[in-house]
Amino acid sequence: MKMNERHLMQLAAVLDCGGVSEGAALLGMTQPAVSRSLSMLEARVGEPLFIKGRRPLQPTALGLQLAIHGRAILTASRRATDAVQGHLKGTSGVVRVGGVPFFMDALVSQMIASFHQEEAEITVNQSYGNLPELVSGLDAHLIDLAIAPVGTTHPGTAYEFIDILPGRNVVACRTGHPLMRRTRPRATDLAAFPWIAPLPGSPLMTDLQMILLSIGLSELNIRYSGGSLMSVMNFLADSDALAVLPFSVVFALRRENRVTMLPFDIPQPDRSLGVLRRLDAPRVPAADRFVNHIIRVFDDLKHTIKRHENAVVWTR
Amino acid sequence: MKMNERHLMQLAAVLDCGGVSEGAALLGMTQPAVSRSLSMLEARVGEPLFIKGRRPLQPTALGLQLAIHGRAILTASRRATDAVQGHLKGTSGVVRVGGVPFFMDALVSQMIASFHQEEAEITVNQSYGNLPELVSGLDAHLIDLAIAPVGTTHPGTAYEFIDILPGRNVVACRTGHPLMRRTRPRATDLAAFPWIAPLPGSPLMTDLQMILLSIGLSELNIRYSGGSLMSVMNFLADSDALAVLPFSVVFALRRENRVTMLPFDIPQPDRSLGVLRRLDAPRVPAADRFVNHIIRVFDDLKHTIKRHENAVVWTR
DNA sequence: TCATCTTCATAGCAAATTGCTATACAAGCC
DNA sequence: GGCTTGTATAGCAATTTGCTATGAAGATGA
Repeated sequence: MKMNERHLMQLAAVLDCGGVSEGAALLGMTQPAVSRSLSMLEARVGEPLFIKGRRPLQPTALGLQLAIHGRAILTASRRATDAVQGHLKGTSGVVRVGGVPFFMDALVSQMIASFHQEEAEITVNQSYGNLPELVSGLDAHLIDLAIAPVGTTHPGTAYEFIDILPGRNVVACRTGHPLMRRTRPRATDLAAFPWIAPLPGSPLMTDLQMILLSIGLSELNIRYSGGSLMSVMNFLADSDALAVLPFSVVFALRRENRVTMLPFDIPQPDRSLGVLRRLDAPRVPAADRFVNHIIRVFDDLKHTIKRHENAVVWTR
Repeated sequence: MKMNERHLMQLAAVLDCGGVSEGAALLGMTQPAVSRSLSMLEARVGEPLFIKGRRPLQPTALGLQLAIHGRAILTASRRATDAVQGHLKGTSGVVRVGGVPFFMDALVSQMIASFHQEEAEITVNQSYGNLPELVSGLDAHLIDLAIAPVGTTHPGTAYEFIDILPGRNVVACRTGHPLMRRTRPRATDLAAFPWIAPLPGSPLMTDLQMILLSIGLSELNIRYSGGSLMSVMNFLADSDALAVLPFSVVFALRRENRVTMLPFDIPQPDRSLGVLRRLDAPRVPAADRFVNHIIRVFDDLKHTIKRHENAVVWTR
């Protein structure tokens, strides 16, 4: 007893409007077309859907029941068109964004929040990973975009990379750390304190190796590893340990006044944080909007950083 | 951006089955038919719904979204066919039954409960009324059937009346009523006690008039009126008042052992309780099933009453 | 790396459906 | 009864649907 979904919708429209002509008008059709649809539906069902010979058109129990389902179809259809409209305009949909953990936690999560203020209809799905995982996530279309530091090993021409922040690491420590009393701490001073290792696979790990090399040490006194940014921050704030962190991450967390950075120059990675996308990925306007938002906010961040540094220089 | 609901359903089926061929099979169609539907949908939307050149067919974000709505349509459609199947078999649907208050409360409500044990899918909508209201309810198709006592004034040939229980009234009183001590109370005895008047419009009201006439009294000492059966029972049980009630109602309530009937003969109405339906009403199989159930249970009730009376005769 | 297999896309055709206009019909209303 | 309103039917053109046959392209395995 499979019946035509279009007919069910028309039935619902007719019952909602209280007449064949009105229902037809609602659907942008003519009365005879709808009338015939109803006849066909009745013929298929084999039972009357309307009580014959009654002017304010009156449905039978079955007609009423079927109209319920017709209404469901009607609303689903309307929602589908809404979804397409929203998708085309980018005002609704889902954005799946992957990123390296520390940046996601310190910066992007807040940006997602501010994005949601503007675009309440868009759902953002966040996931974590380092560059290789993110790239394969893009390849498998598991994520729409990745926010990651990308350096000399650009993943390839199949990808678009939008640079949003030059890589810049600092040695972070708690506010009031013993080394902060010195105007210029030396390499040997740094080696005297315990260190926090970055997450395995993180580019910060190679950065840390480079730092070791540059200050002529074979190994550091690693006392903590594997923590998320929040864990690292907690550890850092409650100990004299040191950690290599992106400058922007430390900057973003300056309000909390728990960690700061040592005035110690370390070799900088040839890397930039940016948005990575597959060029051949299907267009997701919601993702476009999200990327635009991210770029805009990062741009603001750059200016804030600049103003902040100028201010610091002046007050020195 | 109105799109074809059938296409949306096919999209949903394809994504659920993980392939065009499988989805087509699920819908009982061929692969090319579905394939073309998807192409047409894509063309209408203007955006890809699938990621090209990828063998385990992978939908885009938009494809996924639209499939959700397609699924909704699919389930609504399935439910519609279920509704028709259920309607035809009478195993689902709604039965709207109207009836005179006392019978509904004392007998039919229990029967509806037992009916629901057998036919869990059928919803029963109960309403109250006396014969004129019930008939106009049938005329306006507000109820599918009426359970009411019908006498000489049969409503007409447009209706079907199924007799289920001959009318038989008794004078009811509480158990332990003073009059129960007498083997044969007399009319003047009855007049000495307060009476409960039936609901206005109830056939019991005319019955009461007839009783008055037969015992040669001009009026009774009416002390309570307008109550539902439960109220009447409560009043009856807690007072020495008398009431005219259908025998079957008193019989049905014998378990509670709160009221009984006086061994006093009263004129019986030329009336029968039965099921009244419009002949031209649309067929509602669920209602048929309900009526069958009612008839069956009332038949059982008749036999029970007979056995009970025989037993009473024996033990006397 | 090539042959093979599976799965999707396209072409072409017959049949069904859809939508329209014009018109007949039926129920309510004076 | 006659009028008004709203529904059903007829007939026709255009579109859509579904099919079979076949081509194309990613996946698979030696």
